[in-house]
Amino acid sequence: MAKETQFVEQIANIDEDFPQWYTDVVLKTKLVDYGPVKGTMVIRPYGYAIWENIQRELDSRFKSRGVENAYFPLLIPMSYFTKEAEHVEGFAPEVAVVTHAGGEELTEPLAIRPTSETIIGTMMSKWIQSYRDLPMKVNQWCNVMRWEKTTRPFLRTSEFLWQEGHTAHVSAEEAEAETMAMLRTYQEFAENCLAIPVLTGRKTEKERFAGAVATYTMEAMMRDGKSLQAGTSHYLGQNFAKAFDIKYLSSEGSLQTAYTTSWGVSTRLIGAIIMTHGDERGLVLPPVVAPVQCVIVPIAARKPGVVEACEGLQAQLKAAGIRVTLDNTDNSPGWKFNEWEMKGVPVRIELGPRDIEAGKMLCARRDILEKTELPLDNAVDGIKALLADVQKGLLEKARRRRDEHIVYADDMAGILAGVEAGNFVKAGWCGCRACEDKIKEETAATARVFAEGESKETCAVCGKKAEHVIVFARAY
RNA sequence: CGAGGCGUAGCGCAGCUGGUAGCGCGUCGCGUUCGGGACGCGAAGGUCGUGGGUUCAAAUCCCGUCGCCUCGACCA
Repeated sequence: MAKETQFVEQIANIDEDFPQWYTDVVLKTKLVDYGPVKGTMVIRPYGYAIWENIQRELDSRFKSRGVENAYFPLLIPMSYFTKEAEHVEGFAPEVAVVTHAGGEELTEPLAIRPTSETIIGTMMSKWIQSYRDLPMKVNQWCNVMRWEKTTRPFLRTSEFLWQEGHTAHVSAEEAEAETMAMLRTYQEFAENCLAIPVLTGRKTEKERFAGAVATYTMEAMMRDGKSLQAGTSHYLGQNFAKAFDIKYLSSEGSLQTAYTTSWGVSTRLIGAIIMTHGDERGLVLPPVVAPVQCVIVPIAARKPGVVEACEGLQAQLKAAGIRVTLDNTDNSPGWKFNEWEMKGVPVRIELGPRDIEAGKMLCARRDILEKTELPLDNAVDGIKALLADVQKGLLEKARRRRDEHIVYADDMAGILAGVEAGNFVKAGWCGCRACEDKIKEETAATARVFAEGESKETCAVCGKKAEHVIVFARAY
């Protein structure tokens, strides 16, 4: 018991010190290490495996929407950025620039991409000649660099991995539809694969992507009530198409300017998983993206037949496509239980002489920490059902918690009290920047997303007629 | 960049009324164990962030400097 307590103390208390808990989980479960350059992280195999699963799930969704993968250069001439005025202004403070190469100062500095609208826009202008070339939909998986002042593993790092999709269309309607379709794809993915419920909708002007006409977001609530922007989809209108000369001949033979979109999610999603599902024992991973879905822990491994039974079970589960690990190490079972729980493995099977004799296996769920006995002779179906149950349970639990933490407010005091209690606060807003700024100043909460389809009489700040209802929250 | 805090073994920490470095966990070896971090014995591992000063003597006192963390500011 003393040991048990000690283990818990290794990871900070989740309720008392959430930031420290998060850092502990990320480092001690071997997801990442800090990199040598401030704000960078080394993603370890266990952490990267989550990313690979995210990639697999997203790629299949992109492909079904006609999006193809491609790759564009890391270095972008600085002059490309200056072509779209708002874009360069928005990104300039956080762009890292290469000034020297080959032992000489470069005639033109090169930006390390913070995002690739400029280079992809340049290429699209060459690739697109005719309306027959549209729509064009490309995506790239890559790293980007943004020199942020403060950083936190996964949530905000100087360098991070992401996917950025870029599309070009013949009309505003089609581009807007694409923007919304990708937002819905992200939402479906977040809920079904990551078990993270999200609020989706438009961002305010203040929070809009530099150079976009409109930015749409999905916002997820972390366990401490703060919001995390988990993905964005931008409608770029003709802003980039004009700046980069993306033109095509229409079916009527006239030269037209295309409409473009861009959308992306990043390794920040891994941070979202940790902060949404994690508990005092460490990680809790949704089965769809868990590197290890099921771990088999042999009990009394020296007794005859135990190792063989475990290996047989492993082979059976593996053949059924379940990501299964057999923990053959000579640690004690209790040690293994804690270790794999900390690492968030959704289902653990304990298999010992008693179970083998009875033709059963003891299965422990990570999400609700309950053990159930299942028959060994139908292990695949039993485990698959259990995994599906965990996946479903995680989403429901997260959704319940989030819904319980959405409140309404009519004035500044209400917003302040709401966000301090760890809530998303819905409040009326007149639409002016001054009121939005004032809320941030006095409550540290920002406008996360428009609450579509809801209405309020008055603005919570100035008392004038409310044009919109906004979800306010403190954010990562 | 502002305000606080912290740098001592891989990790977490103690030592700070100056006297030449210790604990827990982890690691390695041997043995006994194995249904919730099991136990015994043995071993390896540290120029105390760094530079200077005071002193016979500095992890400890003084000054500088670097790095990290939290909260602000900043953040498609």
